Amino acid sequence: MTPRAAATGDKAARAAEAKAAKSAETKQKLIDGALRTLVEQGIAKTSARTIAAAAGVNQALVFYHFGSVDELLAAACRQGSQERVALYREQLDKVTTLSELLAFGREMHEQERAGGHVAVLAQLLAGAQTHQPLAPATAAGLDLWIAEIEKVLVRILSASPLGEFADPVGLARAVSASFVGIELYEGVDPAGAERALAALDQLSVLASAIEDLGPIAQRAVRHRLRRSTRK
Amino acid sequence: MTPRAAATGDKAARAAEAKAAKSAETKQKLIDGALRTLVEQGIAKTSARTIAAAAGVNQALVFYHFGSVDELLAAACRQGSQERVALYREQLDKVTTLSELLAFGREMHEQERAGGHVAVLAQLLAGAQTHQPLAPATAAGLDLWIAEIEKVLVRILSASPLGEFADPVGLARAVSASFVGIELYEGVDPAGAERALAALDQLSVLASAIEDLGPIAQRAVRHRLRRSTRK
DNA sequence: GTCTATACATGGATAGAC
DNA sequence: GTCTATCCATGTATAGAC
Repeated sequence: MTPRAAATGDKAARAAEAKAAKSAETKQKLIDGALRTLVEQGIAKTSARTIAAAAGVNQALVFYHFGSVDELLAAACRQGSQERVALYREQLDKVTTLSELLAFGREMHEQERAGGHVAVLAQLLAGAQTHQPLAPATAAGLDLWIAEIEKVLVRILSASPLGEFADPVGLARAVSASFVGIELYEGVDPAGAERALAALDQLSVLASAIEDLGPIAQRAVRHRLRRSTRK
Repeated sequence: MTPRAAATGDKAARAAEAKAAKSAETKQKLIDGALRTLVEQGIAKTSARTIAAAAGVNQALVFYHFGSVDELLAAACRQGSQERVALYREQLDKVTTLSELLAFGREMHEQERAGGHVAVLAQLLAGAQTHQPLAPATAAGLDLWIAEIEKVLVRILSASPLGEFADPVGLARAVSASFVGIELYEGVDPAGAERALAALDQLSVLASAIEDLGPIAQRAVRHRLRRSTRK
């Protein structure tokens, strides 16, 4: 009960409040339904009808509350991404080395995959390619992930000999997009995707080896890099 | 005209032959139409009707020639991937260094992107996630790309100090899937994708620097790598 | 705020004429 | 082989009852 309704004791105010609560509840059901439908049926079969069925509400409510299916999907994408990213933010803030990041990234990927959350972004990305209205919301959802990864990369790379040659802004985008791609690949060839992830794991060993190189070897690498980028 | 028809001079045989040619032509129109529809309208709007419209033939012919929309899409995926990969095979066979591969990969990506060919795989991958019948054909299409990239990686890595720590089979899969992911990202944020690709370009400089390291520094890196992988 | 009913478009698939 | 016609399911969107 809001202070206003309590203070006035106004019956009409309390009723309005109850309605607002009900409305928020239905909206939430629809958002959850939209997320579940995207994961379970894919963008191709995601419609007002299938979402409403998953949400357990009437199909007409999609249009009443969100105006269109697209806007419901946009809202779902926003909320879904925000929730997921918030879950990992704290842990990500503690990551300090490249190999830690890669290990954590793999764990995170596994969890998201299991929960079907990467799939939401993948399906929306596929849909947005040819359906402009979905693009801004999808980009925004992906950007939440990118921003987190970027923060970590900036922190890590500035302390590494690779720092002056790598662009954390671009790499964060490359990594995020790649994870979506690998998720999609996983859907058609799980064994192949497993092998791909294992190969990346192995590469991380290489990266951390460079990080831990002795000062002389590091200088050699750094020198070599400067020479190649200058020309 | 087949030898048989020519030899017999049989009118019925010639007629049958003409029909077969017409059939093949229509099938081809449908396959081309399917590819164009996937690119221009996405998996969500790809249907027997939209494909037939793009192909300029009647909608019922999808079912007559392919049995179902899924099977038409599978055929289109197969043929499309084969054609595209064949286009690059010769050039890929000439690639001998990691930086050459990365430069070529970027060029190839640009071309495929412009022609909308990566988009076909991306849309089918998205569709296959929740629609099993599409999965085998999609995986097969992607595998054609993977196989080419794998061949090149094997060749390159065996001649590099990284060779004994990197898995070309897994990396080929990771790279292929990542390209699809970046393609999808490009659809919702072209500037971000451009930045991502630029960052990867920069990383390639790093890789080639390691390849060109002097013998002493290389030994240090190699030694360091052995130590990290052993534990 | 929510539901039922309803309109109208699009999609999958088949039968039968040509 | 191809086309027209057709059936029926699904999808978007709105109007009006409760």
